[in-house]
Formats: sequence, C-alpha cells, structure tokens
Amino acid sequence: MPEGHSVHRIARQFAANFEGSPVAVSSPQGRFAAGAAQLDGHELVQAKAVGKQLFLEFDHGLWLRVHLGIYGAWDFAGDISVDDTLASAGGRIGQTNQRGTVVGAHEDSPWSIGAPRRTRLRMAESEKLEPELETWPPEPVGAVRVRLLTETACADLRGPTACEVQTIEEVDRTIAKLGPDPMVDDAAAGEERFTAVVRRKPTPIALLLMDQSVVSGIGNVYRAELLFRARLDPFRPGREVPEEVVRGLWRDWVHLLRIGVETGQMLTMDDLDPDAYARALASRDDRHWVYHRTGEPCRVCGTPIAMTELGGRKLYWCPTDQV
DNA sequence: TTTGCATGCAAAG
DNA sequence: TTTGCCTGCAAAC
Repeated sequence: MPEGHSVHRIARQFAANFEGSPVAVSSPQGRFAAGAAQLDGHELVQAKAVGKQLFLEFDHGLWLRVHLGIYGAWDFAGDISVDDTLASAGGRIGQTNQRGTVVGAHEDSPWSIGAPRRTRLRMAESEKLEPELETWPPEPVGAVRVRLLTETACADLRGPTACEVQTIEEVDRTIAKLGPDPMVDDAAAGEERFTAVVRRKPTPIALLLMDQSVVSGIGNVYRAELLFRARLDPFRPGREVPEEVVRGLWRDWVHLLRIGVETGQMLTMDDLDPDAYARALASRDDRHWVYHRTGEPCRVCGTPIAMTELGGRKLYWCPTDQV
C-alpha cells in the first residue's frame, strides 16, 4: 500500500537501527530460505530507497531488494529509535486501536525522550507504535518472509510483492529502469528527465504519473491529488500537456513527497486555509481533494467527483475543474 | 462474523 | 490479461 514516502521512511529506519551491525537473516515462513542464507551473518552497510523499492546492502557486496506491493509491510521491534515526526503519524497518537492497544505517544514514550527503548513499530500505509512484549526476539506474527535481527533490533517483512538477493550490477539495472525520484535525484535534473519523457508520449498523463519508469514513487493517491492540484485533465496525452504544467507537476511532486517523508502521511491539502487543513488532518476520510471521493462534491466547485478504471486502477477526478 | 477492497508489482497464462 | 501476494481495514451482514 505504501507510496514512495513510506519507503524512504523505512530506509531511514534501517539506516538508524541496522547499519553497521551484523544481521541474522532468516525466513520464518520459509519462502525466502535460500536468499536469507546468502545474507545471514553479514553486516548491513547501507539502506537505500528509490521510488517504491528498498535496497539493503551487506558487507559482502550482496543486496536485498524489497518491494512491498499493495499490502506488504515491515514490522520493526526492539530498541528502535523513532524520529519526532513519527509522533504525528496518522493523527492516531494517544488513541486506542480496535485491539485495545494504546497507539502512539504518551509521557515517557521512546521518541519524546532521547534514548531508544523497547517498542514495536509497524511501517506500512499507516504507522503505529505499540508496547513491545517481553519476549526477545519477538514471536513472528503471520507469514514472515524475511526477518532481520541484530542484538537489539528486529525487522519482519510480510506480504511483499518482491523480495530477492541482488548483486550490485542487478541493483544498478533495477534502478536504471526507474524514473527520477525527488529524494534521490537532483531536483533540476529530475525535472528535465521527467519533462522530456512526458512531453513526447501520447499516453494519458494519469497513466504516465503511475509509470515508475517515468517518475518514481507516485501511487494512486498521489496521482489523483497531483492532477487535481494542477487542475489537469487526467486523460490529456502527455505530449499535449503544456511544458510549464509538466514542470509544475514535477515540482509539486517534489513538494508533496518531502512532506510525506517528514510526516509519514500523504498530506495533499497543504494549500488549504489553516482551519480547513486542521479539519482535514483530524479526519482520516477528509484529507484529500479527490482520492476516494466518488460522488462527493468537489471541494472547489461542488461537482460530484468522478471515478473510472484506467489501466486496472481507480482514477478519481473533478470533471469540471480538471480540464 | 464475514466479505470485499486497497496507497502495486511480477509472474503466469 | 489474469493471478498471486495472503495483510489490514471497514462496510456489510
């Protein structure tokens, strides 16, 4: 489920808690046993995110490549350091979830004091913090494809669409196929690459934004929201979108991704007035311009938001404002 | 309690 | 073009 922002946050978590440590790598589920054996015991030297892909480098030159797909997730546990921005995750801090577990910050939570402490951190489309159980290492929950375990930290991967060991050459080839990522590539160079490709394609701009070889990290939510923010017709062929509008799309993606990485949320209504913005943040269902709002009135003009299936994914837009 | 959908992608057919 | 991934959630019973 995560779009690009989540993967950058996951890489950040690995960098903070796994880099420099030897890692016991296993596959409790069994489906990744052979790959795990290739990595087991080696030191994690680098965590890197490009678009929706995560790359973990080990000290013998092999890498683990992970793509979460639509419902993959990493569970972190142990002495996990958590940056302050996570305290705003999902607006759920201090609330209680359906299992009755307290989610998020309280007085002496680990991220509001300096020192890391035993917690459990789940990172997927939403991020939660739960009190950790006493057992160490924790019992695997569900089908854990791969577990990375140091003396103090544990990361479990479940439900990924891709999880494989790669050589550096394979990593380079994978990354070479990806369009620019604002968190990785120089912003100006990324803008040129993106603009050049879009301006020569007959493909609807809505499909180009989801094409990871054109631009990295955009998923269905950011796609719909970027197009609305640009007031752009989703069906307009890329080459018929004015150059300045294409450049504007890239710059807005740079902007939204940065916010997403910092907050852990897909905030797309930051240009709203402060009161309306606060309301949007408070409710989970009320935080987007058009995404998942079929039939509801456009926040700008009142026209019912339209939805159709395009390339196998749902596309949301305002037929009046987006021309 | 059950059902169906979802912020993707790759492999199978 | 369809299926697998086999999770998490909310709406529908």
